[in-house]
Amino acid sequence: MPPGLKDVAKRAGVSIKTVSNVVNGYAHVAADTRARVQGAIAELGYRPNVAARQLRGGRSGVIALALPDLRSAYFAELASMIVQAAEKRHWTVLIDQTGGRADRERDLAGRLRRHLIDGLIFSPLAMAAGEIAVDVPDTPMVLLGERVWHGPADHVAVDNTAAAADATRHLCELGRRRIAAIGAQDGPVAVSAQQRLAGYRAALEQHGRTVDPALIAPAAEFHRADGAAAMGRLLDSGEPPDAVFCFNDLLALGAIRTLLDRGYAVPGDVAVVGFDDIEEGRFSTPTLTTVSPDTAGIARLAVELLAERLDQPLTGDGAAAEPSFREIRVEHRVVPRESTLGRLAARRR
Amino acid sequence: MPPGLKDVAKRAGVSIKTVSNVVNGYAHVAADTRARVQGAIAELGYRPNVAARQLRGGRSGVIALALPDLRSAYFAELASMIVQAAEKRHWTVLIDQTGGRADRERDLAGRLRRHLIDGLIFSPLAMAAGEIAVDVPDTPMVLLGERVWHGPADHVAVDNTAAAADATRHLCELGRRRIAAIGAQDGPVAVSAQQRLAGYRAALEQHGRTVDPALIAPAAEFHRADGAAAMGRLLDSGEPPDAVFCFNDLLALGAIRTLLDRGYAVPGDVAVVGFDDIEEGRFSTPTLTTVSPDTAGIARLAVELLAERLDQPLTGDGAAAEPSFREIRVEHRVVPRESTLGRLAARRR
DNA sequence: CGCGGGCTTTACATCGCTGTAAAGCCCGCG
DNA sequence: CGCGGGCTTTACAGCGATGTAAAGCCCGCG
Repeated sequence: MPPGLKDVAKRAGVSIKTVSNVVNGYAHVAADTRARVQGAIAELGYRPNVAARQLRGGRSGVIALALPDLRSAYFAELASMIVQAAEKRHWTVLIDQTGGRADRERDLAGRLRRHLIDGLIFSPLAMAAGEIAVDVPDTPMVLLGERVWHGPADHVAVDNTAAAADATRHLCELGRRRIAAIGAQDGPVAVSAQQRLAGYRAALEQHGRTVDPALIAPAAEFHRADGAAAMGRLLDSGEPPDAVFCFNDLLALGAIRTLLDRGYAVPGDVAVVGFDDIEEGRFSTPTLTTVSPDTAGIARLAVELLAERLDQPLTGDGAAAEPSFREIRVEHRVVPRESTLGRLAARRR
Repeated sequence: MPPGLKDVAKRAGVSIKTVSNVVNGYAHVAADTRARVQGAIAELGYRPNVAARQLRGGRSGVIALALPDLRSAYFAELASMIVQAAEKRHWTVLIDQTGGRADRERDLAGRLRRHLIDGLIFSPLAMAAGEIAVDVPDTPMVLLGERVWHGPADHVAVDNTAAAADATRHLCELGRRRIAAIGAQDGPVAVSAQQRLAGYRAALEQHGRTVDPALIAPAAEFHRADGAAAMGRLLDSGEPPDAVFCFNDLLALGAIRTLLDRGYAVPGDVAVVGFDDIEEGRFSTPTLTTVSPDTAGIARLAVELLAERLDQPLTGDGAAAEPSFREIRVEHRVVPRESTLGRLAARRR
């Protein structure tokens, strides 16, 4: 049984409250008392009990990060950065994979956040984020991704539409004529996919191209296998494209694999652009041109916003000052690499 | 404020203990009482407070998973599988990145596990695992990786030496003569690297080859960039190898990138084998021959072993029955792909 | 009708910690 | 010497849940 305040108090010959005061940095503690208590703490190796603190009504120092799948490199990188950002505030991050399943997203919500968690950073996929708020109206939440829902949460996201347009424009400017898109998704929840599609459309129209529905390939999920399959379908159905904008890097890498398997040159025959700038794309063959969102910025901002909400005691009252929830856009840029420029051009950089 | 037992009790017209009994499935509760309580629970949306349960001395239902870096695909995949395995037991997994830094590994140990965590699955990198046990002797722990330390913990690992030997043998059997290794590491903590190196050596000697120290390239970390740099050094220094065994897939992918950049054909000029079988290697160009450990098995076994320890009340007494800690080896196999067989051979499969 | 005994239900203390309120202490000033 | 007031320290309650022990209740049997 680990030592508690009581043990420390006995050892130092003071009351438990005094020990508590020392632990929490209360100002009016006599210097010698403080020293004695700290000595006892060190000797016994006392550590505050998180559960008790939490129960008492305070903070647990644990925030949750809910995201669809750690196996996607982008989410892994994002998680990694959020953990780092949280570390600076001495927060521990509880990572939970929702698998994109709505039931799991909801369950997670109810079970943990309610009591154990000070706040939540949530990267929803399947779930209309609104559902989550119903369960736990009091837990501060930051949503990553497009603002699909106007509830009480801050949002941090890249401008998907603009970014997708930039990527598509890059292909246009390279003189590509038949530019395909991989990653279209239906349904009210696939907001990111739809905005990337909208950006793709907008850029094409801006360049005076018509949007050919045959060049828009759906993808059930955003993994390599989906990209590979979608690319296969594009190649099988009529005239092949000479460029593809994939809605994330994994789709792009899968697509490239199919292209090379079938004897197409990348970017000679087909140029490929991805989205996310995962590390893999910097080492793949060819290296992958991609849209690089400021993921570090997303992580930092998400943690900062959460910290602000936690600092505000709580809104509480009723209808008085309705809290304003911010929507923050982070930067993005297109990073040209071999999959659109070819080897020499990319190396020259 | 979320409802507690008290609220449910009032609503159902019973005592809080009865509600508690219903929640915990205590047998001797009258059917109608049970129904009434369950009704109240449903109406109020009651959820047990994890912190209070934990405080009371019970379990929190949270286990920690400590690993070096989520950005490495292997760890991400491992984490993902452990989360899934834990889910079946209704456990929540708190993932913490140690970054391989010993101080962080130790800090994590003290701060959380002591109170909030029922058990720990630990994949140590920098830290001699023994240090961790000093802090928290009571928390059940399962270590992933080679048994570097004979303390109170179960171990689950692949047989690194045998697996590395198999990989090297695969290259020998393809007729390669100058087989290099990338990923050597010094120091008492780099146990995996050393065992993989030992397996490499053993296989070469078994095939009557001499081990050329010039063909053994160290790597500070196991990322793509390290593999790329190490490959560069191998190529720069004298006669290039005609095969490379890399101690993980990321090193291998980095090495391949360097080879292709410099105009070497893979596997034509140099065959490459990795270790881990991350998904990326199934889609890279060329696809990557690799050692595939039974990662799903590792995840499942780790959770099972932890569960067993948690079921045993506690060892407690003293010197009586010294608990036996198991060391479990999971399967592995070499998966030949294009980076050693070339395209046609791989496709034929 | 009384009583033992099983089935249900309940009161209470307790886990570790912290907010509140108040008690002790010490000082200087009138 | 007495008292106000600031600095330190303390007692106590209570966060939510559960183990313990005991109290009710109802039954059948003698």
